[in-house]
Amino acid sequence: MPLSLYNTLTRKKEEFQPLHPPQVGVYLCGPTVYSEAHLGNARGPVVFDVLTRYLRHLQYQVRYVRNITDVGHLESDADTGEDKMEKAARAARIEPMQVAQHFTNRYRQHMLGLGCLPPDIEPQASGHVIEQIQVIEEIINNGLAYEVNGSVYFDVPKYNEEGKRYGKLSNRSIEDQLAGTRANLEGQSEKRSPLDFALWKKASPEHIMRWPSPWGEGFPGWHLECSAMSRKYLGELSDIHGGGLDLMFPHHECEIAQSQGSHAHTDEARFWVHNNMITVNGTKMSKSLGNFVLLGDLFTGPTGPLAFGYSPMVVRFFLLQAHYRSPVDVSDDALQAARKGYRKLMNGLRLLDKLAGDDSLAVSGTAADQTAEAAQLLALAAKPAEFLDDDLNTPRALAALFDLLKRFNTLAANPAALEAVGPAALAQATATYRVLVQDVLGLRDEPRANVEQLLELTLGFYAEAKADKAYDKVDQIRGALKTQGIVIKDTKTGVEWAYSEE
RNA sequence: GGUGACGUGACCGAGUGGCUAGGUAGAGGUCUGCAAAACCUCCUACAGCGGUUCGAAUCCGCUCGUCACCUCCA
Repeated sequence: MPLSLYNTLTRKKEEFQPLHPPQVGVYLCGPTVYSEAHLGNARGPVVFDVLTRYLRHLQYQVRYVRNITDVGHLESDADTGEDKMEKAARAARIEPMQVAQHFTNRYRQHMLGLGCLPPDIEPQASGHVIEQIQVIEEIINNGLAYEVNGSVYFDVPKYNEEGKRYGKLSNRSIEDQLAGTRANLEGQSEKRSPLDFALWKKASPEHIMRWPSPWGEGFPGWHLECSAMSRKYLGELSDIHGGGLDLMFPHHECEIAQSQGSHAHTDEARFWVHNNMITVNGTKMSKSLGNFVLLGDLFTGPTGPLAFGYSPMVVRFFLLQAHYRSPVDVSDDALQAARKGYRKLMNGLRLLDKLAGDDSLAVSGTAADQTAEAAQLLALAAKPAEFLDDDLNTPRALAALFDLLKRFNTLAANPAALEAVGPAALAQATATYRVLVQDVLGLRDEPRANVEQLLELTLGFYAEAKADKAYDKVDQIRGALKTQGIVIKDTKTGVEWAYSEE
């Protein structure tokens, strides 16, 4: 069964076929780096990490682009609004780009911790102002944008008159939009229609983040960078474009309009994929509501609604236990349950070595592989991928992995059943489990043991053996530690250890 | 006001016309020096009220409740 994904553009699940197989271009709207990332900011990257990992698993050649938005963005849609990055920079008395770099570094650290592979390209908006200006010029040339007083706006009504449909992604009619618009919003006087959106904004004299353009000094509009960078790195039409549900309107709607209105004349991406929100007590986690849980705080805890800290892998597992299109509510109860589930899955990973590493299996040959037991095991092992094919249903995939794990545990405790399955089927099933858990879902083991404490424990046994003059045991411990690069030192004050300097 | 979701067992969370999702918690059991893990068994729910149907948690209608987007937001 081929992979299918829910396409917001068509409002249904569609079979995924790349435009230019085996290449697949994926774009994910990345963070605006003016503050610390919170849990809500992590869901998209985790979901799209699994998606790109799975696409690679399916032998596609993926180019995954996740941008960094570092050109500010105003606090409100008004000329008087403050630039987020400038505001943060002023507060810390540093350069705006220092703010951007700082939070970019933090973001990368956190995403790596959460097991998200670095994107193939991580373009910064500030490095693509030229490309953005080019898109604006194309849109102006096509008669779909107009300049007013050093700013350029996209002409939404005109766009629709030409048979396009602004609102097709979020399923809105511009009539409804106009009816629902609050009249006389400050700073909108330059716009011909309240629906129009800025492609370029003139910088006020005190505005620090500014670039030269054909329309004077200013900065690019809030939706433009993704259109420009997606096009630059993934072509005029990419395969998949993703982001949070809250980006669907207006951000992605505007992106589509920009791409259609430019010389690309496309919807920018064939599949528009949106992940749902993370909630706290049923309410969306967001910066403006203040109910957010910063990732750094989440890992150490306690913070906000959470009484404890949770490791990055537990958080990842927790996120994957819900389907990406459903909202997921964060709580101590839910995270603690996730922690146990995650550890169970990890214990399964360690069990695989035991199952597959059993030499007695190798001699039993492949004849037994045709047994019903083998077929049953392989059927269990085939399930998780089937669920991933169905719109990346990670909770069902995990459920199927737990079913498979249960079977492994039974086999491990039952040599006769293990024999009946045979080594070939076993090897295939264990490899499937390992690949799906580690490579596709990206769940890796997080060692919990404290190495120094284990070492102290060992030194205790060493001291005991020494006291008993059990020198064979003493030598054994010394030898074993030496292979780990650790040497034991008997000093007058007691037993100590040091790193071997050899 | 417009648009779109959602309401599942103690908790989280899948499913979406007939077939026990899964995880966590709880009860009993097997195993076990103790314990843990594992395995087996049990607890088996779909907001309410109507309707369609041989059959509905799943489709339709109404009611109640919750949320999201329409302003920066993942």
